[in-house]
Amino acid sequence: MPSPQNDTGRRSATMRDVATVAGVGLATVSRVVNGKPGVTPDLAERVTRAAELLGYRHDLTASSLRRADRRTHTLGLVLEDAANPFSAALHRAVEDAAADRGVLVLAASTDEDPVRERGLLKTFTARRVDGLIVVPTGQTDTEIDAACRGGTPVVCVDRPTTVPHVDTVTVDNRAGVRAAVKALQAGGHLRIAFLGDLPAIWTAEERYAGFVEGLAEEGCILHPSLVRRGLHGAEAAQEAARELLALPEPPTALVSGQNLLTVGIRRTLQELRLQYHVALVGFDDLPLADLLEPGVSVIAQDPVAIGREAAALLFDRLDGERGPARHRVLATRYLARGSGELGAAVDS
Amino acid sequence: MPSPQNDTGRRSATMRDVATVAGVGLATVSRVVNGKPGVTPDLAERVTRAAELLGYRHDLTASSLRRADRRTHTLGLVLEDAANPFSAALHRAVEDAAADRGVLVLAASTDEDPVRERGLLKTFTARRVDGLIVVPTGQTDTEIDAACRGGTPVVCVDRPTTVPHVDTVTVDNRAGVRAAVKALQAGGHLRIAFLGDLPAIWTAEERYAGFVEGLAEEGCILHPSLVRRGLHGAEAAQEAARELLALPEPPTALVSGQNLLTVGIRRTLQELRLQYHVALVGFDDLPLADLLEPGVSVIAQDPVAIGREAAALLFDRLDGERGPARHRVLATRYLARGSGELGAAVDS
DNA sequence: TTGAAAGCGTTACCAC
DNA sequence: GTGGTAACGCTTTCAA
Repeated sequence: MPSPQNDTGRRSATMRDVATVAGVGLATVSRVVNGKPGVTPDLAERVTRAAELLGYRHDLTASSLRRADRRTHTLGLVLEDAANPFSAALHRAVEDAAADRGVLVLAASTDEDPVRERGLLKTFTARRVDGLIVVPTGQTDTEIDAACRGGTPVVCVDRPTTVPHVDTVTVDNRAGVRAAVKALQAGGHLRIAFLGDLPAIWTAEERYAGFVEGLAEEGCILHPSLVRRGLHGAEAAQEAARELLALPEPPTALVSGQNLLTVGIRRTLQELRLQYHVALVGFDDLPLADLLEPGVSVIAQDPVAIGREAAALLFDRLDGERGPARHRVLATRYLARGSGELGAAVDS
Repeated sequence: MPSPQNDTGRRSATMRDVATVAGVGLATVSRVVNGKPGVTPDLAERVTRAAELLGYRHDLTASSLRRADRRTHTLGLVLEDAANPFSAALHRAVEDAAADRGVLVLAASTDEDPVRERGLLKTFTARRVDGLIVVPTGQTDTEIDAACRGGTPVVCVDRPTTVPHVDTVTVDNRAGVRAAVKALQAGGHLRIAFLGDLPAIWTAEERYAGFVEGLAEEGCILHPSLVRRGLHGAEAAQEAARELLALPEPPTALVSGQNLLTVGIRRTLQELRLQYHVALVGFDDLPLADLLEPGVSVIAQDPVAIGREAAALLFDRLDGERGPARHRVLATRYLARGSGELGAAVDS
């Protein structure tokens, strides 16, 4: 007696089975299943009925293997961390753009590990995704190049790549931080600290560069003791902020180079009840940032726009665009919510 | 002159090509590519070299078509909204569990639309995903059933399903809300309002049921005018909260049935400067909720544990488990952060 | 309009 | 060990 259901062992019906039962040719079944015109309603009906009877399920993997365009209607999305709100928003934007074209999204996280990224790029291309949208760690150029040469178009997002002919969508990180630093200086701040992510991450470097530029343009001093780079995750930032604020001459303003770092820094500020006394500006927006008191001022990016643009560039390539690489640079927007507008405390 | 690269038109090398160049049989190439033992080092070397020379890329779609187990090493994840932090955390947990087994995740969002969900389930099974993890809208039981019968194991998450033989991972929503309501009553609250999501969503119903039960167990009155259901999204909740607080006899405590609703409600409270005067408890945690002042007390779920458990159940099925459906019910945890601990204001 | 047959790139089987 | 060959489920071509 066979098991009642969920019987993985039982081979499900194929087109040939349907053809046999319906008493028609295999090609006719294919035509009906794909909704192609030019099949007599009578036959179509018989095919549909037979398919239903047998519980036929179309096999898209076999289909795309044989199809002329070889499209899998699948797209690979390589993120830093799918759980990060920035990544999640980006993912959703890409998914929506893809859904409009009947394309599904394979998403995966690298956690900034080049080894993991290389593996992902390799399996994605082996699965014959139609295209790739990648937030590159920066150490995988040869793999990205290989994908391109193999015929899988790639769009890099959030960070550029040295691989030629690859479209990119980035944000003007420098300009964003520069403007924020100037605003802080206008508020009277002389001792501004910077807390940044791992220097291996391109955006972390750019944001730091923006910080340095911003200070320089106003002829201000860069205090090396007020710079903490190489911080990854909220806890690291929390600790670093504690150290900075315990200095004999602590900073009066803090600039954070990443959303998780901002969270950690703010946590320290509230621990020390300094959230109204030390200014804070973070890069990248956070949900609920506007409801904190004072609100967290941020240099906001638009992950939805980034994702939408990346998908547009990719689909454009899939539609045959052969031109040189296009590099979209999106602007940031400063959201003044209070924490960045705190003046330099004069009281010791 | 052919275009320099990214030439999608140029057919990439196949195993047969590699075999020809290496001067070996097709089967040997397959063995080398799959790392099977029993190939002379010399031949293996020749194959590897030829593959490199031709820029050969293994085609996993063709591979899984021919393979005995027919596995695609792909798993479908149907979420409500990939951008929601709960979904994002769940997604990441599933991704990690899948990655341990060399499985990739196809993720998509339904936005609570049964039509969209049906479409997704259909394409996912057509793509022959090895299994499905679904947050069901609740109107797609026949489609889920079809997937199971077709041999694609399904695990429902966050919400149950009426389909037999489907494993589920849910949370004890009722108990969570019940306990929160009791705590509010212990704090002296007599007028407690409930704001809930669309009644079509199972969790929304359960949480409301928990609210009703909690009130009843203490012999308290359920004020119909203090119940607002069918709210979807932060804006709707924000508006509903405004209305509730404008009542002649406003509530002294608010219970929110969903994370986005909690955000909207809290926004209204801060608009009206009532965040210290009207208690608030939300279902599901929010990033930064602990940094608001007062902190937002929540009935927290553990999306990572839910995702991990769902993946475990699914892979168990893929490993051949044939037993009856298993229904895991995870507990919630109340996180007291302040907003739920505000006493009932005595001043009018 | 319909169907037979070839073939997509791979793995499995069986002789050598 | 190795290689020829059939077959996975489907689309496409071509002749009827």
